[in-house]
Amino acid sequence: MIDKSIIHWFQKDLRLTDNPALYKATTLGRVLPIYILDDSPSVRDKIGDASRVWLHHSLNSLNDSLDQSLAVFKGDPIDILSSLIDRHAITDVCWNIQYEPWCQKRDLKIIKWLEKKNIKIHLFNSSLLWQPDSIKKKDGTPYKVFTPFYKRGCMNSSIPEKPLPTVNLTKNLIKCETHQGIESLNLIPAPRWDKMMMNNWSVGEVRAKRLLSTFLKENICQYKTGRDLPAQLYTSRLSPYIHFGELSIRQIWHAAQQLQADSNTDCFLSQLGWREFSYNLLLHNPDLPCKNLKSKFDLFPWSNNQDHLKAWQRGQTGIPMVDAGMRELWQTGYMHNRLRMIVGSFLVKNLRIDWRKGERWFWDCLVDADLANNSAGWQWIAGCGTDASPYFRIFNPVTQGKKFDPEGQYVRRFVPELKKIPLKYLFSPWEAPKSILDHLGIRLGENYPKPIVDLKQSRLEALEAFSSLKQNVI
DNA sequence: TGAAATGTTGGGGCG
DNA sequence: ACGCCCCAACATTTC
Repeated sequence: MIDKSIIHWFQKDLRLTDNPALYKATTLGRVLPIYILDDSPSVRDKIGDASRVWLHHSLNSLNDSLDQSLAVFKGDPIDILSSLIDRHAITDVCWNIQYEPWCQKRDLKIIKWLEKKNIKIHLFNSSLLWQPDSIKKKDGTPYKVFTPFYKRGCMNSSIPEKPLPTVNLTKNLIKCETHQGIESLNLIPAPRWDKMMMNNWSVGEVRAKRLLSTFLKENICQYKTGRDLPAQLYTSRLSPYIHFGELSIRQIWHAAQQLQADSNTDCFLSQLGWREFSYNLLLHNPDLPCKNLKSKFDLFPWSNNQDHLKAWQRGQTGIPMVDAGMRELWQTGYMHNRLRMIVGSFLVKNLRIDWRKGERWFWDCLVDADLANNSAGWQWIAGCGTDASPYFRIFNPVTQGKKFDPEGQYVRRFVPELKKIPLKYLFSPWEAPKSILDHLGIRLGENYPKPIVDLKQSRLEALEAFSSLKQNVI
């Protein structure tokens, strides 16, 4: 029955290697590969601006490896599937499951509808190492703390499945003449701020594989301590590839497993565990992106200072370490993990701005914006998540800079205004003697901002606000 | 996957 | 030789 016509619906699995749904499709017949951009305004299906740029390039790259046969559409999936099924006499539809709550809801509807039309459906988990509902405590409830989740839950569970081979589709592709083309998705912004950003990246499955192998060969050996140094390249920077599925999480897991097991490898693997944990949290708490997991934070007296929010977003807070992180985000669509914690702590604690405003900004600016990771990360840093950093764990961006950017390379790269200032004052230029600043032509408040808040004062105010919260609840 | 305040200890300078 | 002070270095507690 090689003449059957099968749809593979690409979602966040933009790859040909280890793609279970696509693999299944090729075993069933000829394959019509499609992608649907659903821009309708329900919950959170509208992806952020930076991610849209990435998606554009990723789809192009996928289309190239599909011999220009990727059929691309915009609109309601049911309408689109419906007309494709009729036009091409489709018998089966395959896709890999996404675990975002709005996707799950959407899929239920689509599955019901396909079943009614007598279309066979083939669904696979390929975005998580473990089936998310399989990791439970002994009493059957989901884990709320990372360490036992990972150590007991994941590590005692079955070994993640081995990656599947790359599919060979060249002779089995169905060309669809009616699709709209990638350009029609309008993923590229005007004006073209995306070009600068994308200079930092090379998108696509082939390049992703190369990056993975370089990372495993050269950088993972210093991962455990190196990953905290934002000036160095010891992190994998694979997050956007993972998000869009240009690499499968199993490929990464098994490739890393093949290395000699040591504390660096273990530390890297446990980061993949954090991702699993975030998805589990999201699955069991569909409100994770918008609701405090600890509800006593619902009464927290957040600040509405728009000037502060704007200064944070633009990297103009006058705190060099914070500004460096925010500018890295703005310029590259990415931020080193250490900085995500530092700027998050600063927004939520020193500025006392609602973590959801930070989450929104990251969502728009990150090329790796991922609903589960982003929401879980913000709840963690804000202290309102289940397994959260306590609210009183307030990062001091000066101390953090001295510790993790000891030579100042990272701050100097993104805050060139302070390029020449001695290391001693790089992280706190307001403490520099006037003579030094004068000599270097640095005029605080003119060509680099004065700090928008006093670190010590705002820290105390944050602690104060937090303790008032405790009293309110009791 | 903090930081600051507070407590403790031990060595050296010095009367 | 001794007690005293100072303070760095480290440990513990608190937010």
